[in-house]
Amino acid sequence: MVDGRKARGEKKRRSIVEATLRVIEREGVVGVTHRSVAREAGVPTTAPTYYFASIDDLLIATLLWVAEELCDDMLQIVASGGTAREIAVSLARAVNENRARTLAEYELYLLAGRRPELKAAARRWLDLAVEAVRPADPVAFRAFLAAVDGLLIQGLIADVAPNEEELEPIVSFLIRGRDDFTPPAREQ
Amino acid sequence: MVDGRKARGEKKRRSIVEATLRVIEREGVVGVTHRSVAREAGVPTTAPTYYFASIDDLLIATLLWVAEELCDDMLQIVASGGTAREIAVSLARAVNENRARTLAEYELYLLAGRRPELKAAARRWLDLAVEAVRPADPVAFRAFLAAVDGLLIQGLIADVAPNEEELEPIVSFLIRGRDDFTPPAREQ
DNA sequence: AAACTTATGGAACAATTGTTCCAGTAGTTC
DNA sequence: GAACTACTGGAACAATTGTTCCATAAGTTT
Repeated sequence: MVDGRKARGEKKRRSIVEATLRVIEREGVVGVTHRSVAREAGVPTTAPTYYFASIDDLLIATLLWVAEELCDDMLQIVASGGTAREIAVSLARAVNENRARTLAEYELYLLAGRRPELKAAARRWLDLAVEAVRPADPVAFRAFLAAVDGLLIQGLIADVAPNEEELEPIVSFLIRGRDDFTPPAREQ
Repeated sequence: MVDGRKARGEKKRRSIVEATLRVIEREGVVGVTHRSVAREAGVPTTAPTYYFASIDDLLIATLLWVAEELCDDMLQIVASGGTAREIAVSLARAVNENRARTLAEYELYLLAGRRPELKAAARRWLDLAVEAVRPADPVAFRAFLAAVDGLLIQGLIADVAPNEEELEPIVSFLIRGRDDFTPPAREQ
């Protein structure tokens, strides 16, 4: 029989990770402490220590979880067609409504720059994108993916974040030649 | 007459900023404390407090200084011709020999995402690039600048950072049509 | 040299940190 | 119900933090 305690434990573990992400969204990675996370999650101060060996482990778990969610979002965009308009809308949303989340993602992203064991997780959406799209022109696609990162980062430090109208022509330019990035199965 | 004390003060102020950057390169923004910076700069623990109102002020000063240096580098690349090869070489250097520095720059970059007063400084190299190049096709140029950021960030989390041979075709693709980005004065 | 401004650097502060400890609770299995 | 396991949560630890204070030193102006 399944152990109800373990099930609740797993639930709490995830709620701690979610709380960590909220803390990062609000205050940045620097704001993550055992106590701030515990307060945010509504659990005792010692709970994060109980479920994670260290603060580092907690951040790692958070990055892995964020990376997973990001991959889901990415695949959904691809599945929805991946036209310039749709991509521009997603980018605009990332730097406006979801600005805090995007900022948090990039802070965790950079964390991977200092932890080799995290690189694979941080890079996974890129690999997944290549796999899902199977681009005819790999160079053009790499340029596109790089530009996506750059547009997001630059959108985060803009005085006023760009909207989809401003982003669409740039996206169009990047995927010019075709009007979407759907797999070549439809194009060949 | 010039006050020798103030001159030395300015020198020490700058040496503290430089030490801060070294600390960020080595340990990240999280590693910046009054004491770690003082130790790195070889000054008493209270020196950073004496020259900067707070840790935040110290980070701000560091970002402003880094941004200035980055602009210099950028203008030098433009002045040197700005061919795909030269750009690729610069990017490769940024994610290999200068990896730590580039990582530090992006951490400070993201800091600007949370401090509106820093945005202008973080964005200055972009504005300067546009001004220096005066691109005929602004959309293409914005896409290029975004891709530069993306290539650097992705280079930082790659298992093995890309070299100029891998980067050049991507850069070429981005500036296709022309073989450099020199001002239209030469093109018109 | 007297009066001033600026820089130095150690001592000390309360506050917060990560982490450990441990007695207690509540589920689960036998 | 006894033995076991998973979780709770408060108390406490030393260590480190940002910052203040202050007596002293050094340099500049008068």
